[in-house]
Amino acid sequence: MITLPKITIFQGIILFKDEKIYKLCMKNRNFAVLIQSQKSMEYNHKSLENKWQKFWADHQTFKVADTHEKPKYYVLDMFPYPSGAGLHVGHPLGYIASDIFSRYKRLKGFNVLHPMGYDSFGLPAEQYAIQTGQHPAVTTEVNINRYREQLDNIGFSFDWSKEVRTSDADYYKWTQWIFMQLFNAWYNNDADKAVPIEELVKHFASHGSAGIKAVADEDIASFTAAEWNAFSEEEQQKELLKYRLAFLRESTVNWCAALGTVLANDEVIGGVSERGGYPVEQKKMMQWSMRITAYADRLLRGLDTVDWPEPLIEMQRNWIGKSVGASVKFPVPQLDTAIEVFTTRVDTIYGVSFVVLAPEHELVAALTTDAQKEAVENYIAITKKKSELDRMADTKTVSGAFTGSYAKHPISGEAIQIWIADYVLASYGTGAVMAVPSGDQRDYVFAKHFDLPIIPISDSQNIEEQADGNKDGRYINSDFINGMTYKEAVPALIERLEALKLGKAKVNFRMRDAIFGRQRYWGEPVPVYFKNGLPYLINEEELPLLLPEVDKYLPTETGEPPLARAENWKYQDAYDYELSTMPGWAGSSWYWYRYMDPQNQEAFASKDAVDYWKAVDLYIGGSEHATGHLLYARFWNKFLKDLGYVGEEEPFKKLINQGMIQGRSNFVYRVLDAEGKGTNTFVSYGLRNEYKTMPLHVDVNIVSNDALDLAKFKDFRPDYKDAEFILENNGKYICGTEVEKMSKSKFNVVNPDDIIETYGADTLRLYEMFLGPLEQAKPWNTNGIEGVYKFLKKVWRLFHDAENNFQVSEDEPTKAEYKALHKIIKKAEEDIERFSFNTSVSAFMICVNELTDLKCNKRAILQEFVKVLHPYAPHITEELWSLLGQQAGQLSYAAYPIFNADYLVESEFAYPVSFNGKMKFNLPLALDLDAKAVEELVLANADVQRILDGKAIKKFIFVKGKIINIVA
RNA sequence: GCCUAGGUGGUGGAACUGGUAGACACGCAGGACUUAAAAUCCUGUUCUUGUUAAGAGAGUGCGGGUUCGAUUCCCGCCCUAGGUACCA
Repeated sequence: MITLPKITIFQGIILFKDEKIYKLCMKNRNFAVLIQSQKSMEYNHKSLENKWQKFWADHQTFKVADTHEKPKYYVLDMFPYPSGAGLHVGHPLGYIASDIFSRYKRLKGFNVLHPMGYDSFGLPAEQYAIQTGQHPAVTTEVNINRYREQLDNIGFSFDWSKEVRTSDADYYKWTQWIFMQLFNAWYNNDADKAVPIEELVKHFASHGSAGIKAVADEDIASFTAAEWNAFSEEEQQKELLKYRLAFLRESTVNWCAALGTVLANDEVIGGVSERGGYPVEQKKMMQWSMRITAYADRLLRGLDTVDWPEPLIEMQRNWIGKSVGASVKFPVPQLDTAIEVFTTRVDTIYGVSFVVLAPEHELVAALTTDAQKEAVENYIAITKKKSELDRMADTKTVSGAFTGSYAKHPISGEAIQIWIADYVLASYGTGAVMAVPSGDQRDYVFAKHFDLPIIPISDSQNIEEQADGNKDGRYINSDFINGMTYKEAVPALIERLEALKLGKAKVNFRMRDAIFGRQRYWGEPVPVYFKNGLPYLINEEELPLLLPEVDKYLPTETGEPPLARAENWKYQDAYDYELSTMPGWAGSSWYWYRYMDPQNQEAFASKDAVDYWKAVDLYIGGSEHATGHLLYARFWNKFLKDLGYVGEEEPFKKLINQGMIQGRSNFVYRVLDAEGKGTNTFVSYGLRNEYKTMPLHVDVNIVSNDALDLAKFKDFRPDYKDAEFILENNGKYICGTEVEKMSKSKFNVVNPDDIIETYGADTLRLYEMFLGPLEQAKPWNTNGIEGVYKFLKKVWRLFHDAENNFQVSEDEPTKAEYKALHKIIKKAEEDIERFSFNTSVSAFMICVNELTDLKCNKRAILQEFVKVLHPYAPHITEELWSLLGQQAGQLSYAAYPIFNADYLVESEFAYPVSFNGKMKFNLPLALDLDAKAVEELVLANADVQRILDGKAIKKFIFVKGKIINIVA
């Protein structure tokens, strides 16, 4: 601890008594900062921001009113998962944007709902619990408190009385309740919506299975009413399970026997588990699933009605992957069955030279001949070790095995070889494809590799080098469709296949039903128990089904999920509960409704609240959720609408994707000695090629503008204590950089707290917006933050004299001053409406530079300017607003200034420029002339005549009626 | 592999619908004020060439194309990021 030597501060200037003290100050930067804050009488962000954050909290400034007088506006953020690393600078990017928009909408007179909460169930807390034995609820609580503190420091206008946490029993009670509704519903294709299962039961009892058009499992039975009524309870339940929207189905998972658990693809790296490096294999398991495919078409159609970024819509479209084609059966007489395939190119059916099954296909074992048994089994064993992602990514290696069996071509009856190969995925379509090497490149490569026939089927095909799938020619080698075009052939073939009962037109979706069960602890328990091996819902009054206590958060020795460890955990002390929990997306698939009415004990939200707030008007979040959360949420919303609980078909009207903020890692270069061992000398980036070096991550927090703080570096790690440096010519140590994901291990996590400490929340808010377009992914750097901080100081000085006394003039503003003001009103409003916050911040800077140049301190200007800036920098503007004598804390609800175009009219005529024999003219901005008038003006201009020099004008080119080009 | 997006000075980025590329800001260089530092202010700053200057040439990942005119539109390629179904 250094004692502060006596210094004198005079008009903000520190007077040092002697050189010794000055040198001491310069040596120790913290000390210098201390002095700086002492003398900084001008813009003191710290006290000012504390003051207003406290004021807003004390006065509940942002508690949303129950008034229905104002129009409503619902601004939603994707709520965070409270991770142990705390909030990093990437999180607030979207929150700042939504806060700016919320504050803007309040100024515009809207009743704004802007809530925040936590998606607090998740894997990391469970991993941490496994390592430390701490209950995930405890660590989650700690993390949430830290998040809250960090969020509060940024000055958001959240209504915290609306907070939700998905891991609260009060909340997940309703997640479980929605699961029950899904279990109790089926999808009626006639009504094109979900309806209660009782209606199906009634229908079965009176009419049997006839006349039911449902989205259901493939293997549903046909029965009469009498048969249904004769079914045992068990048989009935088994049949109903095939219809329910939440149902049990066998699906493939990454099974790690050593860990006794299922792993996410993410947790599997190169065929082994990320933790421990144990082998992982594909295994089938009975799992809860959600029949999201029932909604495939509606999810697709809904995309036409929402105001979302086009790329995101495209991603969802492709994910759903609707394709129109045909299903075709290739009979396998020896097994008295058929291989069903889906194809979008039924017209190529005469080009089929073999059939390929996924290695997991159920018929593989039966089809494999004794001669081929070893080859097939080996192949299957290899495939089991590959994840689906690996299989899709690797298209270079051609692999497969012949089963030894043949199928019959459905029309020609020819014998066709049956192969297995891992390029066919069990989860897509029927898990089998008809291979047409002449028309499909993957089939072509496969046929070449295994020397299978390649049959040309069109007179326009060129298959010398590769497959040719064009649809332009007429068919050859194709029996009765020879000579036909594509358009003629498809219906003719479908008709023939239908007649043979070996095929039909079919729509297929790429999207699969969503697996809903997780073999984890830290999630919502599924409110189901088992009786005679069949699932039943618990009583609704018994909700919530609480997550039981367990001794360890690991699977049992027998590979059962952690919930199996709970003691005496039985329904009515008799029946086993479901042991898997719900996936992360369950809680986030409906949370925006809970915000409307978070305390409600009778319903997930009151009808009144749902009717008033309706859909989310603006939703801001990352595009990484494009095909996960955003699809599941739409699915649950549609389901809730079908049952009449909510009114909107689409939950999120407008959506903005904020880009991910990546880490910008810094490196130092350790010089290596002759043996390649690390020395204690570090060479600067620019000189590193003169030495043998090893790059090492260095904490970005001790680097500024890529220059390393040498003193802090020595303290960074004990072994750097005696580090020596080879510096650049300017005496600095410059670090290398790389863009990587933000992570603790790369020392590139930047925490907003430090920035707020040094520069304040308003600077952070402005800077995050200034960094670049909201939607663009970008690496974090603080290189430009000084400029934003300077801007705020300039704003402060507009209102203060040299002695830092508040002072504004009551005089009437000049024309130039009004012009500066109205320019920013117009620009800021335009930018905010199109979410171009970065250009807006630049415009604010230009405006303040103009006002400073004009030495403008007129109240009439500044009071309006404060309102326009307020959404971006709420603290400083609240302070200035109250200094202006306005009611404290009411700036958020003041009326947004109205732009007046009169102030922007320019009088001077623009100048002509000559270049490359062409001319360009800038005409007055707000002149609003039509093309003809502009033409006359231009021709009357002496400069134009001079440049034309007697030449005739060939063409006028008008752009926005403002700028033209003349071709002479 | 497939789907989606991006690539512009030393750096972040601007250019909104095809119309003066580099606004605004950082950094850097020089200057003013100061015994000095900080703060503040002023000037310059795409690159190459040119003694300064005037000027000339090149230039928005690479190669082509459309157009009077292309960072913007089209075709092909390279690189980077996100997603790819149990991370959230």
